[in-house]
Amino acid sequence: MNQILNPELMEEAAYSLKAISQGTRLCVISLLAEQEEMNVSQMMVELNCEQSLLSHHLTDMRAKGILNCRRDGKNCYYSLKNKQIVQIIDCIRTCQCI
Amino acid sequence: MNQILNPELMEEAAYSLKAISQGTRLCVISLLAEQEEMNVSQMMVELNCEQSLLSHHLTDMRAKGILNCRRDGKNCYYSLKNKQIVQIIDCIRTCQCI
DNA sequence: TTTATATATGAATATATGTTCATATATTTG
DNA sequence: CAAATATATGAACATATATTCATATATAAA
Repeated sequence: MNQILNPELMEEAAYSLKAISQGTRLCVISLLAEQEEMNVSQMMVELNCEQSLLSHHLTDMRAKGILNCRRDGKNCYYSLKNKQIVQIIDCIRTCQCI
Repeated sequence: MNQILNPELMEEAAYSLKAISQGTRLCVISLLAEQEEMNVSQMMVELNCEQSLLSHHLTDMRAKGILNCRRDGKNCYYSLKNKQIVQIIDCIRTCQCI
């Protein structure tokens, strides 16, 4: 049977998609596509995003399996759990342009 | 300069992603990936979704540029504005499995 | 062992999204 | 034209998501 129409699979996909469907979150993914890992302070500067707000986004994306986190001293370094997630951004942009 | 980190582009991408980040909506996309176009009554059956709720989803996805609509008599036939959008589902599923 | 730095957390709030219900509109058929 | 069918719309409500602010925790440095 057609797996792609399985409602449970679609719910799971929706769960992951919701975790990245926000401007700042997509910027985080873009950053981490360019640079393997980055700590929160660096991201705050790059994204011009307030500490607490960024932290909430990162914590949630981590909880939902999008990001990994590694602590090194005072800093926390985030990275993409799966680099292929970047393709989604390209895909959406392609779809919008055609 | 790096286009992919452009915050405005990311906001646009987020706007489109939000329009599809929901179980029923992903099911609609899957259906229309298999079958070029389908009317609302057919979809109600396939997706086991209540008329008004499905209509709200379809109307919104259309307003946000995901779907096309064509009326033929009493029926409205919906189709994907851009078939490549289906790749997003595959991409998310791939990302989850690895 | 106090102070500074980096990050996380929780509560409060604002805003957006999903759902239901009642009703409207468009089209066809008798 | 009245009735039936297909679909859309709007208001009300429930729930989820995003944001802010104050504060907690972890680590390092003085």
